[in-house]
Amino acid sequence: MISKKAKYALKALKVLAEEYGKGPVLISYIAEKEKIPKKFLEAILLDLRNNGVLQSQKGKGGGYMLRMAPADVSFSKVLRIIDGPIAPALCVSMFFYGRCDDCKDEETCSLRTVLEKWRDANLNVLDKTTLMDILRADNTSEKIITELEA
Amino acid sequence: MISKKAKYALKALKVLAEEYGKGPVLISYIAEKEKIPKKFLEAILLDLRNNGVLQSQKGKGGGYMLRMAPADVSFSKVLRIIDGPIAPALCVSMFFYGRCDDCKDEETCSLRTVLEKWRDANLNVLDKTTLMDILRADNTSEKIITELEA
DNA sequence: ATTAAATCTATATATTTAGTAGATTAGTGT
DNA sequence: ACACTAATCTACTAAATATATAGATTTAAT
Repeated sequence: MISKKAKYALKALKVLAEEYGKGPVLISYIAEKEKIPKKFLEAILLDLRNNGVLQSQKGKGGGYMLRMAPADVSFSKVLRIIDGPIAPALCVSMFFYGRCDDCKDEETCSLRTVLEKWRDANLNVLDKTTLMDILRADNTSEKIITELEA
Repeated sequence: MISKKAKYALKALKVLAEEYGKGPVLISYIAEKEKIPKKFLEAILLDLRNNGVLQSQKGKGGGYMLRMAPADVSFSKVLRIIDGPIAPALCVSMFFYGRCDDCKDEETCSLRTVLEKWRDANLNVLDKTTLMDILRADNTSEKIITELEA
């Protein structure tokens, strides 16, 4: 299961994607729009900034902005920053590789093959999905379009 | 990431799959073979028994046995018992469905579509993988075969 | 100078994870 | 019937993680 923090992060990024190219966006604006506790959101955005996804501006007229186009922010990138490894175990992680302390021998581990398959299935979805996709997938706008067509 | 408990469970089940049809297996035997803390393993096996995967016999000559063929014990079944939902969020879970308290409106949630895709990618691997697969995938026997062929 | 905004530091609480200890119950073989 | 063995149950504990909150500080614009 994805953490609440990660969901908050993705929702916040969606808002920033909507405002992409329109200048800095206030934390308070995002917090209110997505019902995220403001102080918690601060920490999340800071984390995303320190990892190169966002840029920030202090002082009056400041706020947060995407540092790259929505189509370049993949879910895997975001989830790695917020929740850590995407792989189901460290021993098959590409970005957080480490030995599993509960495994006597990595070469003979019976689970590795399955864990790798599982990891790849995840990556196949999460690498390809970007903020662009949740913009398009936003049901609110779909609904509006449907209503217009009706 | 999968919990240590879940890894223990899968490894223990692998042992039980190896001994399938040969009568009860001792907790101590499994614990030692897979280097799992015995008391912790007890709880895990009990949990699997209470959920219909294992059957147990008390007293002398007792132990644990698979209640079904290795090919019928899927990873998804095991992981649901030990770690809970496989889906990345409750709102897209098939076995543990629940509203996400951080979501104002399920219909307009921008993440749902992606979460569903992600869930399906997971299930596609985990439903199809069974204990039978980790028996075959066990590198120890592969190594032996390779050595024999060399 | 005043104001508005992000940033930093510290703290708090609840939940989950991983594990231990000891008593109890139920079967087996003698 | 009895001793033994193995699962089962109950109750803890420690450490890590998740989910926040409070308040002071820094930075920039007007």
